[in-house]
Amino acid sequence: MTPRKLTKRGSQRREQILDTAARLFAEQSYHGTAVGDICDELGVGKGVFYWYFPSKEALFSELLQSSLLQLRREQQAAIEGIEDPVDRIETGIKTSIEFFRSKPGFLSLIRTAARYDEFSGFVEKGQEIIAADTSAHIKEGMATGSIRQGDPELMAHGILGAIFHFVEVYFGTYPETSAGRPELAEEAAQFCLAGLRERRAPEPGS
Amino acid sequence: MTPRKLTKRGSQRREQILDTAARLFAEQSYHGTAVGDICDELGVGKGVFYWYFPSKEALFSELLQSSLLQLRREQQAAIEGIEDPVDRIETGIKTSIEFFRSKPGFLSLIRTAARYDEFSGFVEKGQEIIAADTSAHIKEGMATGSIRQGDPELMAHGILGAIFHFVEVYFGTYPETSAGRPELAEEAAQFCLAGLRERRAPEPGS
Amino acid sequence: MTPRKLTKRGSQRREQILDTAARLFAEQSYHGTAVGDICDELGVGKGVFYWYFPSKEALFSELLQSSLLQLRREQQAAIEGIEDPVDRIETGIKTSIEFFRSKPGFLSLIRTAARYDEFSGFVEKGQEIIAADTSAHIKEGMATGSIRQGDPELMAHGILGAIFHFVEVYFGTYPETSAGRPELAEEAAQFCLAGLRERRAPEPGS
Amino acid sequence: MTPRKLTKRGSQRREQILDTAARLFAEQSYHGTAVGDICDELGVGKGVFYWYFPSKEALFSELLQSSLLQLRREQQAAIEGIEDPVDRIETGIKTSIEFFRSKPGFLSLIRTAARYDEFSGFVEKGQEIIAADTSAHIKEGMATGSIRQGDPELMAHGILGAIFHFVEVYFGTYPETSAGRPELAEEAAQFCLAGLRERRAPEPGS
DNA sequence: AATGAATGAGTATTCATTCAT
DNA sequence: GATGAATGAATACTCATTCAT
Repeated sequence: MTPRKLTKRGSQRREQILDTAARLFAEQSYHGTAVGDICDELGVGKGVFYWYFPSKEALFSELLQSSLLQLRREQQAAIEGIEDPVDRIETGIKTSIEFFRSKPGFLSLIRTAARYDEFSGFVEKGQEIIAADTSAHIKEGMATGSIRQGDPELMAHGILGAIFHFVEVYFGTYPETSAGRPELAEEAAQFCLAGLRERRAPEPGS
Repeated sequence: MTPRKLTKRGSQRREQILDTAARLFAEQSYHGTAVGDICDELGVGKGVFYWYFPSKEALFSELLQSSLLQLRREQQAAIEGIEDPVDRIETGIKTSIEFFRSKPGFLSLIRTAARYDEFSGFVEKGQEIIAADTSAHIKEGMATGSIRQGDPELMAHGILGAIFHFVEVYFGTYPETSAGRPELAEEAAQFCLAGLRERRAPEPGS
Repeated sequence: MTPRKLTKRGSQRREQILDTAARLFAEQSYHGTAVGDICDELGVGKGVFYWYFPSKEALFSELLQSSLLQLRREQQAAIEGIEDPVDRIETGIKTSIEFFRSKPGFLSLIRTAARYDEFSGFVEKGQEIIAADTSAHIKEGMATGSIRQGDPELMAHGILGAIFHFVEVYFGTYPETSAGRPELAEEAAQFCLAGLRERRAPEPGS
Repeated sequence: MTPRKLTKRGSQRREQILDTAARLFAEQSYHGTAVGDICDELGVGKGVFYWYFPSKEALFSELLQSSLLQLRREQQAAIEGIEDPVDRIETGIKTSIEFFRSKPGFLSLIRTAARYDEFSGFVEKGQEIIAADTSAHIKEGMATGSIRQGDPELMAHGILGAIFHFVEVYFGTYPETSAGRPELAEEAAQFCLAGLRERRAPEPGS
């Protein structure tokens, strides 16, 4: 993938480019960010970019895939050892929310990617994978009776959609806003697990 | 805003442009669609476009706002006269799903718009409005005890996020796919209203 | 091929571009001539070029193919009605020489094209065609005994090679030089037809 | 010219670069071959190239001139000791053909060079020299009556043009094709010496 | 001798917009 | 109302060359 051998200085440069690009893409979208912008920001010539990445597209793709991977990893680390499937789902939801809170720009990256044919496949696949993880927990919960019957995949996608939207609305694109709403993780989990409706109180006469 | 007075023929042209643009934006995204593409599709010169619209941006904006407006109108028409707030929410959800099923491209339009600074404000505002509608029903439900306590706006956004995502996943970008999953509206409503957890069955012995 | 409808003014512009490009390509080679150079020369913006041609490559290709076609046409017009195959060959040779004399730059165009993979196919095909014309005459001459036995195609290519080289050496790349050597057509024909060797006079004593 | 003193290992490196460059130039033309390509092929950094050659242009120029020189040397070695001028010419032609057969890429190199202003002078000069050699033989032949009267230089250039073209057509750019046409040298010599026309049969009555 | 890193001018092409007719 | 023509700034990417280590 990246056959070039890099010195320590080179690896640092590469990281710098990735970081800067991530920030600019988040702020200005993919097409709104020129390769020249990234280089200007770093105060280097344009050739530098192409020394480390074969194309703008490849850079974006790398950024995107590593983000999706990282999200999944954090989820898996967080739920490790939890037995109850409902608890696993809850923890997964909370982890995702905190993940996006701590990495402003990742959501933006994903949303941006979803808009371009070149990248939407990656996003869909990434979401599919995360949904599949959740879906497995849901199935388990159905089997043990702690989760109501239904299509597990659909439910998993419902959670995914709700979470992404929560994050977008309450954290916004820019860092500052994510500070507010400290309880979001808890509330999001509630919404997904309990839905809207009040639980029927155990009807006395029955 | 639209200062030009148009003849009947002129209005038709205007509609043609809007329709064609909507289709192309949905298929190829905003930046992927050149003004020239729209004109080529209609077999007219570029001057025509600028006769009816001051800019590409203005056209897109008009398209976007009218879509959001239309969605809201259909929702309102559908829930008119329904008394129970939970029923209103359910009907609203189902209407949205069917709306996007019947207008492939609208979701894409909205998602695209959300990516561009120029338009994201409109989208956010539009979503705020729809969420506010839902939120009002939720509040009512909380008051009557049919909906559990919580932040009504957050719940409304959860619904919005889930719906958009369902539509995206199950209807996709292209028309053909929306035929499948005929029960989506019902399932989506279930997810939003009931959440994941099994309702505690009235415990027999108690 | 060129689906665009052009006004009279447009056609003139198109010709201007073709002419200017032909000249610049001849003077500076293909890669040495930037699209911007052509536009600057005409005092127009770069967009103009792309209004009339889809790419630099397409323009060059058109130039090349029309040149080869024109050469062949002039040859055919010149030999029309000539009965003796050797006379036809001789006339063809002379016509070619005068063709290149009157169109400085055409040879350069062809030579340039031959160096680029994108175009060399066209050149080879064009040469094949012209060689095939000549080859037909040669075969006829062999049949009637006026031309010595041998591979007609090889002979035809020998003629082609000699002519191109003569033109290159004696007319050069720039117009001025083609004035000298007014007898070139005659001498070239001699070389091709008679070869080097003196016809052995029937040796008296034998 | 090559001021740097080289160790044995250094000279080998230099040769490696020359060989690789020659191959790549032949395969991809001058502008199509980047300095980086040459270095990549050898698995060395770009600094190496500039350690041995002051510029890409200088390398190409050296390659070109040594090719032309080598061709001339082989010709001279081959004709050494041959008395009859016509025989010398014939041998020269055959030697050239076999030279290009055995060194695929040399023709390509020369043709490429002819297209660039920077190098065309060298090519012309080289051709001039080879033509002058031939021309001397022709003059001698005219004096002894074995070659018909005419402009010796023009005749020499005719031979040169025919040979180059034969080689190009029958050997092509890539090695494999040069195997075919084993008789090319013989046929080419025939064409140049005898031309097309049938020799007048010794007229009986004279 | 050699390497990886950096430079920056140069190239083809696109596209929203304007304008004369 | 409509057309073809024109504009020109912007973009991704290339590559010969230089340089610090």
